[in-house]
Amino acid sequence: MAKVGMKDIAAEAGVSIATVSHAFRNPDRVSDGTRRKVLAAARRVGYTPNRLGASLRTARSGNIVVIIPDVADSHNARLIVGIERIAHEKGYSVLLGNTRGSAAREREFAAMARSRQADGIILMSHRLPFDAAGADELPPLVNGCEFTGHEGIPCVAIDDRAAGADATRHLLALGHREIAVITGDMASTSSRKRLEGFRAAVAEAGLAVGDDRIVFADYTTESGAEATRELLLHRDRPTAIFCFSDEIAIGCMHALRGQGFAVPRDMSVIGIDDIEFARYANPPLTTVAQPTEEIGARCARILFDIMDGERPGQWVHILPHELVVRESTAPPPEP
Amino acid sequence: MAKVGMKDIAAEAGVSIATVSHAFRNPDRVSDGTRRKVLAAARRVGYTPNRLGASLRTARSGNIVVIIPDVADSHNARLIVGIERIAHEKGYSVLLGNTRGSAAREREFAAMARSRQADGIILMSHRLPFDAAGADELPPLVNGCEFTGHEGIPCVAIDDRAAGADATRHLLALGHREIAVITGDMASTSSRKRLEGFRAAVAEAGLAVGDDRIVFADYTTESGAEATRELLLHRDRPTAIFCFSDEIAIGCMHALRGQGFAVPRDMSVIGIDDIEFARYANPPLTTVAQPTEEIGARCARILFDIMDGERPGQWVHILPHELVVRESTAPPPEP
DNA sequence: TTGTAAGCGTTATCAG
DNA sequence: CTGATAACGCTTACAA
Repeated sequence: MAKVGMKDIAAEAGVSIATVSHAFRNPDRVSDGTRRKVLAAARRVGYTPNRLGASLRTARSGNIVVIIPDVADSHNARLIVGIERIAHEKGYSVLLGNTRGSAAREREFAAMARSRQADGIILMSHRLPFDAAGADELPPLVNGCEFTGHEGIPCVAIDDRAAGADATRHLLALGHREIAVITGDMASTSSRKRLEGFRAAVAEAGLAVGDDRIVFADYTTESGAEATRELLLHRDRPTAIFCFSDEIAIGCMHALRGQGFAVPRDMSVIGIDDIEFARYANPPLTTVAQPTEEIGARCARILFDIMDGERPGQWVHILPHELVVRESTAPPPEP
Repeated sequence: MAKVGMKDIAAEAGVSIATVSHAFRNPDRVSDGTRRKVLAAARRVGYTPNRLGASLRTARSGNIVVIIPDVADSHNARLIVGIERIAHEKGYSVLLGNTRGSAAREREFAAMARSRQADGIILMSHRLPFDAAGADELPPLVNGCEFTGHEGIPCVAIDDRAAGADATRHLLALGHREIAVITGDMASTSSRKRLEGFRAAVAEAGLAVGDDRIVFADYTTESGAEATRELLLHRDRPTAIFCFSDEIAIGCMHALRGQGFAVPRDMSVIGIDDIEFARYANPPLTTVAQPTEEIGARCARILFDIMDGERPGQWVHILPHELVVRESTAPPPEP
């Protein structure tokens, strides 16, 4: 029982190979009897369609590729779950493009569209992985979370600027005046927007931030811990730390404990994302929640719309974020 | 610049299409000059090979599919990272088969091998997703973490029984006599083996465990929290809880705090996996570390060996686990 | 309603 | 060293 193809079932059923194909794809273009005959024969010979053949012919692979820095990151993983759910509904499979932040890998995975291994791309990066940015010659593409800022490429994300401002205002309302921030890579659009929001909120409160209050991490827990230790070296310490992701925040709280600071008594910490572990942290982490899985799902839906030939009505899709106050933030300690 | 194929570059270079193909795949079977000419022409016309065509012809898709319950689970995500790394090295792409534990989805994804969308399968499940288990007619397949227990299917995992025993002995050595366990689904082979190890270690210490000391979860954090609350309902409480995953353990510690228990003063907690957040937990979680990423990588290597026609030398590959003592375990409280 | 036949883009065999 | 040419398995006008 090596390879069974449509020809085998055609022979078995005593019909032409075209009829077999029709019986599967256009069931109503074939007589009821023949269809049953074909289906039965197919079962008898143990047929499984070879999708490569179909794909070659129809020029549709049935795959989409998601280009993302790190599947092991909680937020990213959740985006993927959202994407996968919709893709599965639509009968598509998802190819994993784990880039570890490498631009080269981003291009490599993006090339899968050109080479017909994928019909569309969901891009979780701030840069476009194409040499020629001829926007009209791009494959179906949607940009998630990280604006590339290219007109003509749909993007779905939260309003990062507002999210940054909201988190900051929460701290401000609590009475904090010395707020530090641990950002992600500044190449990241969302990091920059969050920082804008932070600055705006601080300015709005009539305060000033020294740039030594802003320290960099790369969205990982470990880097968050390191950045925190760096922050604590300064002579005048902040009373609150705004971390640009929950992973950073969890690393931050860990480092704080290591240096003998109690959260939130000695120092408040707030994150962004609302990953699952945020609520299980000790203390439970105050954060700005993103509808992560929904962002992924939305990306996928838009992508499929584009692949179906629809012209998207809008380029940027903003999903709602929400401040979730838990127990890692409190008023600053008495001086 | 619609579709450029080898025929276009053949025309441009003034050679036959066969020569073009050779220039790419068997560079030494073509004169140095022609090869350069072809390569130049290819660049000029903007050629990208269509892998569907090649795949159809060679009957190799260049993809492997990984069938896994939930990408958002930290341990699973890390397995995938390991797999992806090796696959990428080998020039393969990975298709994501997120099953949410559904046997139907497992079969669905496994079918991608039959339909030629994937050349091999990495299966993170305890059951075989095939109707006919004709072991000789199976596609290249390796089983990770969860023994299906089928002879002839390579499996890589830690020694779950020993891991379970080691964790238990750690608790025992600390002086605990009342140990509860929160297992994963008992359909899972690894859960069963860990439980075996637990029972063996307890028996070895001359103790007995009532079955009301064993409670079930599904490897998620939330279920770990629930299971813990259930456990605390009993009149005689344990002094230590052995959780069969770190996610469970983190949920457990959360629930414990919620009920006013301090870890490890009032109750010790130990997990399995050593996910990243284990060390960032408060208190840092004592756990039995799995070489998770390496397990994934090993699965992939074995799979590629099989796909290369090698007959695996052994069916079960045990990777070393290691007890990592952090701060969530301590001697039981004085009575 | 069913069959014939022409590809889809690539690889591989076999002559020149 | 190079070039016809026949597959690979399927879809799809078009014809019968």
